[in-house]
Amino acid sequence: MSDSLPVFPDPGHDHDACAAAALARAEARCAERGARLTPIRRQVLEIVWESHAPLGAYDILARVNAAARRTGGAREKAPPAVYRALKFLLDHGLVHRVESENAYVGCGASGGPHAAWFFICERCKNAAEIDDGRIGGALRESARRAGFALESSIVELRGRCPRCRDGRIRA
Amino acid sequence: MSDSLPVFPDPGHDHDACAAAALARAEARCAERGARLTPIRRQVLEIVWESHAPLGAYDILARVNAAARRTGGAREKAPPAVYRALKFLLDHGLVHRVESENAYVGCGASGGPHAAWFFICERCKNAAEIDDGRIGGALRESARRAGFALESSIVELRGRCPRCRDGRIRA
DNA sequence: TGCGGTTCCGATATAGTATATCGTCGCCGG
DNA sequence: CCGGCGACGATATACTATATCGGAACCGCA
Repeated sequence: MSDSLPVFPDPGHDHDACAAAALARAEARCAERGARLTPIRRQVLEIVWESHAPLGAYDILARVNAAARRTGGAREKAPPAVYRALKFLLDHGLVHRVESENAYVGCGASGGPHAAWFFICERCKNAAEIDDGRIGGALRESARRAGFALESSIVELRGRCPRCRDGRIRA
Repeated sequence: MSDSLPVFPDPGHDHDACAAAALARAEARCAERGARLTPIRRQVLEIVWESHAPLGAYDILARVNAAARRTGGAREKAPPAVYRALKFLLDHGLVHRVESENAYVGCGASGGPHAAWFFICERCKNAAEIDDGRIGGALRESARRAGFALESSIVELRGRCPRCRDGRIRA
């Protein structure tokens, strides 16, 4: 609830560093928890962090297999390998699922478990986590008034990010 | 933005009347718009209104075909028939899609187009539309602060409805 | 009446997303 | 050594959704 800004990554940001930091956070969290960041799990996490746009499971699979073909003859992985890795990463809060796209994106937060709320740009496809206490407050208050025991919340706000909102030129 | 209560239907409510009212609203809206509520569209809408729990497209399809078998020999419908009907109903605001379940639920509102925000009970599976202006305010304000041009919003709050929250017995 | 456009629908094929199941391997504690 | 467990390979299948083409019904109009 720090209401931090900005939410969208700068287009010129050092994304390698951004991804490296995410991997380091993941290593740290797994170490804390005694969870094993195995090669396939780590590879899936790296692929998800190749950009800030959510990626589908089969896109991830294709990249895993493309990499395998490049580096030598390892047999192709099957879908369950990727889904198992994603489940692990989701369970440990290292990636989020974007429901409206059936896709997955790296979690940018270093803290513990938290709600996954996103802005999603329809043009550049990037997703940015929303860190705004007022949304949580409004949701909790609405649930309270309805007598609803809130367990988890999905918020996906679609539109145009600051860079894409001007110049309505199609992507 | 009327912040109306209650949101969850009373378990003992007259659901036939509830569904009939929804059908009447649909007829009226289609008449206004010069849109045709054809037999398959109407049937899909009726099926969606059989309960307040979101229903998957293939469940709808199965019910369409079960009804066809009961009433005589009409050939089975194929998936596109249902998806086309759902698209029509979605376009006219007569049903909503629940992204987190890949499922569809009747729209309970009589007004014009509006955001589809839901409470979804994990136990009884019912979905209830949220009508709370503060959520919209918080979302718009958050977008404004982020410089994000908001076009549509998905809010799906999962948990236990008032009836299911006590007695944590599994369904 | 006949034409031309539009909408709707049937039918088939295929794309895209996700999980069930079972067997094996390797690690670690006893 | 061995038993349990977690992770993974491999295969099959389930579930969700769309592309495409052709034909039928309907409508407005010459």
